[in-house]
Amino acid sequence: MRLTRISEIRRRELRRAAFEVLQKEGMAGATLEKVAMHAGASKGIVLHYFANKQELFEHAMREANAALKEAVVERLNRARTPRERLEAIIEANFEERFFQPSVCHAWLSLCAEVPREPQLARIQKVIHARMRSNLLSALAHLLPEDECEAAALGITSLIDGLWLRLGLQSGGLTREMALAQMRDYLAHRVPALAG
Amino acid sequence: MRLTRISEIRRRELRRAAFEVLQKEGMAGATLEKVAMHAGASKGIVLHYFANKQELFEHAMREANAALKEAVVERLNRARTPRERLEAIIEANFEERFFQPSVCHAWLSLCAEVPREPQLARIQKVIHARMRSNLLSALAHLLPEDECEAAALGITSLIDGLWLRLGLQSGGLTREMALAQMRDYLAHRVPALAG
DNA sequence: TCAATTGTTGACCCATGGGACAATTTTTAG
DNA sequence: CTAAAAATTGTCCCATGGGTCAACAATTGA
Repeated sequence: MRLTRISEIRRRELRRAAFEVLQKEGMAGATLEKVAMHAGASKGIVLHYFANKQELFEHAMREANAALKEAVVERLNRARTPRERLEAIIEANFEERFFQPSVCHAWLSLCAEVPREPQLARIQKVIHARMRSNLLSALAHLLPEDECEAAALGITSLIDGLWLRLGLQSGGLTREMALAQMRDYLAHRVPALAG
Repeated sequence: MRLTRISEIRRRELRRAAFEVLQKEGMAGATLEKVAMHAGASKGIVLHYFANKQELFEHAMREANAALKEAVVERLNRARTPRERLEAIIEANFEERFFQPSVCHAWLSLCAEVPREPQLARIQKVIHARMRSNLLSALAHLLPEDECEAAALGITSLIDGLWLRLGLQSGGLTREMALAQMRDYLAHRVPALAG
């Protein structure tokens, strides 16, 4: 029946604990002991389920990314028009549960490791590729073909920039301001949406 | 005469070494010994000139920021029109010597520490405030007053997003692509520049 | 029921790195 | 020229944290 059920539960708990500790402590401060304690377990158990620290945080990043992906998919499923698909992608990225300073801190810490951790780099690439593909499929119906790539890069970069700014807590950026900024961009860059 | 001349020279060497080590090793990997070695000195000397690791990297961030600021100022001094001022700000941020993956790595590592290092947070705030002020002073002549803030936030966020993307080396972003993206934004967002 | 598997713990090891410090050399100023 | 100040080094200390391991507990399935 349930193969390794406890094992899967434990692994999920630890991935989540890892991500949560990351939010407050950063990569260097996120020690195995803190993660274990945060999950209500002992340090030994962490290394029982994950080969090493890198692997643990790799899975933490995977899970956080999966949650974002699900949010996008769910909204995309409800979207009917290209315009709604575009809105779905953007609004998912700014959902309240994700667009939080502490969550951004964790992402920032992970991104900072990307240059030295090929596994994290791979995940990051997948994230960007999916975002690009989602955007292009919506933009294809709203813009001339030769403008889609530029607009897609503009949208992702803007999202990333706003996330970064939230993580740095510079200028008191709020969710509403970020969404307004995205709408401002679309209104000017994708004329088919205006009006 | 020269008060503590050697001291200033040494401090600059160490700040630069710190930033360079940061590019390759990240914050955790950038040990005092590596920084010292990179500067051709001993570990002891680092702690002779800087109270501790945080202070060293705080000064490294200050210096990197000062270089960027100088580049902006120099270009701004040559700019005659608001349009040229806008271009000056943007082009300085994408100068070849700055817009390098390794440089972005170092910035990313510093940004990731911002939430836990008030000193770094202060520097970051100054950077953003200066950028905003520079942009607003140029945009004031190109846009209706009630649109300036939005455009300024859009431009900085876009710049940050493109920098982040360069640091993550996702999608093979080049300097030219980044500049094209900025021009694309301005062309659509600031009609006074079109044509 | 009972072996085998799986989960869990805490103790231990050890490399690392930040930081203190005393000792030594070099520079500066009177 | 010389004493004070500054620069520099290498050594030492110690906390930390990643990772190993042996022992123990629980679960499972036959």
